[in-house]
Amino acid sequence: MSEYSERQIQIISKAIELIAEKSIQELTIKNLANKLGVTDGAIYRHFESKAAILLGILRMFQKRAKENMEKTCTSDLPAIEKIEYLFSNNFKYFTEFPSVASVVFSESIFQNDSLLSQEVHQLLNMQEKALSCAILKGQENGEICKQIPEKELIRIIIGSMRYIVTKWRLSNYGFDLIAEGHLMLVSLNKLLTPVEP
Amino acid sequence: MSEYSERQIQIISKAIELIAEKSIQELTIKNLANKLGVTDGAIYRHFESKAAILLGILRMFQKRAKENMEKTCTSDLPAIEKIEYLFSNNFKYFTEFPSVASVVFSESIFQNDSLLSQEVHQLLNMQEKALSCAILKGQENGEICKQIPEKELIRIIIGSMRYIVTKWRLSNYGFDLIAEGHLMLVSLNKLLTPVEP
Amino acid sequence: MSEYSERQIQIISKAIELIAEKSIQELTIKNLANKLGVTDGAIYRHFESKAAILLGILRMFQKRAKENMEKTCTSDLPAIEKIEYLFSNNFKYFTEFPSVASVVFSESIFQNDSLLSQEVHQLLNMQEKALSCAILKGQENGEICKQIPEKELIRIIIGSMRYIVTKWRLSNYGFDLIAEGHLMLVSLNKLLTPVEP
Amino acid sequence: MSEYSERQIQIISKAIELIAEKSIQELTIKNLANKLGVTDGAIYRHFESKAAILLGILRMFQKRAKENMEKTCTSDLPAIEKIEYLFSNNFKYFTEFPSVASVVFSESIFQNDSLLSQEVHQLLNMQEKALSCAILKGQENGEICKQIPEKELIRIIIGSMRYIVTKWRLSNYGFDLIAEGHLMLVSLNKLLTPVEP
DNA sequence: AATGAATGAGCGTTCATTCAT
DNA sequence: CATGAATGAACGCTCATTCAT
Repeated sequence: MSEYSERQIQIISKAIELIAEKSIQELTIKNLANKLGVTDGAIYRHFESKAAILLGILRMFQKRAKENMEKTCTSDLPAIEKIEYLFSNNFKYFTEFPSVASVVFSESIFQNDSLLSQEVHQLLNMQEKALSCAILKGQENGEICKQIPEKELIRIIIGSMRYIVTKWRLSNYGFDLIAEGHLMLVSLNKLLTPVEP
Repeated sequence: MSEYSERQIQIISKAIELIAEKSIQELTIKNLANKLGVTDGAIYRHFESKAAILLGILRMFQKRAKENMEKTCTSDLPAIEKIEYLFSNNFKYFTEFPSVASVVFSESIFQNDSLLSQEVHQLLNMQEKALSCAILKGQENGEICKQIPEKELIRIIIGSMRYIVTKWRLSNYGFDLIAEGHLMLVSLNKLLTPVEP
Repeated sequence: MSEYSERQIQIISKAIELIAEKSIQELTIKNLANKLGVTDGAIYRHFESKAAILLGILRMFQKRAKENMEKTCTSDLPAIEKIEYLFSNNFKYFTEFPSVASVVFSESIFQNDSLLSQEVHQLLNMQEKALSCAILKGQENGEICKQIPEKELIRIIIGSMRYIVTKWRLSNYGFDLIAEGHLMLVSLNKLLTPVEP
Repeated sequence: MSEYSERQIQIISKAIELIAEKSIQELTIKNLANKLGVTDGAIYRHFESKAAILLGILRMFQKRAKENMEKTCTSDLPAIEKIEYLFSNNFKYFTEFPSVASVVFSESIFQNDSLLSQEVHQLLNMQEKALSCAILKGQENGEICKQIPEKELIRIIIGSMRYIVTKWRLSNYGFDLIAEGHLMLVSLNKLLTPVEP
């Protein structure tokens, strides 16, 4: 749908860099223009507002996440592996672009902008839906225990995954997100696997 | 320790109200002063900076959370109930003062203020420690399964709890946090209880 | 004339201390009240404005300077010694209360307050008059050369003295004002003494 | 080196005007913006802070003073004339832009800003150095008496010159600075010339 | 005599945005 | 397509001063 021009993608990339280097509060039009080597006004040739740039970051992540979800969901992998893929992909992305995590986790900052907060919302919903599809199938074929309602399982899994990212961000990216995420999934796996009688 | 005067508590309360009604971005000194029916400067008789007010909100929650944790940890309740108490109390508090959740979950906004972010950090650590004490005892006397390392269990539980609060906030407080939180804990309980052979 | 109560003198003293420790910009009513161990409002029992306090500092110095001038001028000392006394006394005072020098040399800060700037003006005039009396007598009885008009001599002497104080202040009171001042006077003395044919 | 754009020079000029008309305390960003016919923020396109504007005033004077000093010092003029040039130039500049004198003599106001106070400091040092070079040569070839150490001579001359400027400022520019300055130098000249035996 | 609360005017500064060139 | 100048609204904060208690 909403395609971005080359220049727009450059701007989004620099915005991501800027947030990564400093913080999301440092993402001002002026700082961004400096980083791009142009003046403030120039940016408005390509984006109609600052919010549109943030939206761009969100949408780029969203696009990738969507592709990943679709590929994973339509695959024939066992449920557990699907779940693993669903998150490991995000962890990889966040490790490469930590600031994207800042943006994706910035619900509180976007509260004022309905478009942005809606987008974050949607992202979460997509994730829940993808997870749901994996869990339901897993429960059907006995890979995942049935005693816990699917809705709760989703919350447990996403909650755990998000919390790892939060801790990682608060630790200033001080540990290996991919590795710790994997460990977490292994543990979750143990909990979710039905007990052999 | 750091006691607050009556007026300071009034200001903190109004700040909480203001955040609840609008958003944390609306918490400006001017808005707060208006809400209090005074002029900007008057606030600075009682707090030396805006950050100090935010800190006040945090500390009020912290104080209550600490008391709750201590009471719960030193009790003789079964581990599962301890965990339940640990969180149900927060859910009650958030339900009463939803904006406190906004502040407590505002890590990203505080990134710039070391004192504030440190305080949020500390809050999380306290919570982890309290949970840890409950889990370890629970694992000792067989209430909680030992196959998952305690560290992972903590992440799963806190992550799940935080995610419920996040969803609740994003839904504009559209569901009963206490009830849903309870359900979540019941599910977690099932997962954590060791399987009878 | 304008007598100061004991409490007023206390306040003036603390104001002097405050300026000495920090700078004249740090002399705010709040800071001063803190130093006195009272609240802001209390100060207004004793002074009707902040300017009145500054005026107090000026007047205290003025009073002492006046006494010194009168004593010196009416004495029978040789002109050169009179000049020496005129300034060495100030140097001693400044060494004891460096911040008084800050205030006495704050013409630029007082520009807005006519009463204060007038007071500084008057101080300078008094000094010129005292010096004038010494010089004229000195020229009469051949102690001081007559080839330079008295007015110029005054400017040279006061200018030199003031410049030493300025350098002393800019050096953060890094040298012995009394000693350097004395040396300066010795040199001036050499210049002013008429040449023996 | 640090060049100023045309607009920056306009702003500096208006700042100088503003100080001249009112006082240095009236130099606020708002007042300056009004005088320029723009809004506050516009100024920050051209200067990053108010201090930078003050620095601009200082540097403009400094630049001119430096050129004057260099030209004078490297010339073959007799020492006395060198000294005359050194100061008459400043007197001319101050007469044209009286407020520059306000700024150059504002050590006390700049006490808080290390960059500014350092700049004023440096200005004084430059002046002393230039004077020193003239005096030393003058003493060598017998133009200036040797009985007074160079350091004291510097203090006497600069002190006298500064005092004239101070009196001129306090008199609200009520006399001809250039003429009085010249007279002063003539008198100093008489004092400094060695006596023919 | 002092407190504690508040006022009101002001200050330097930031920032998303607009627009003529 | 970009620049450079400007806007306007906001923001956190300071400070001399007032006044009821």
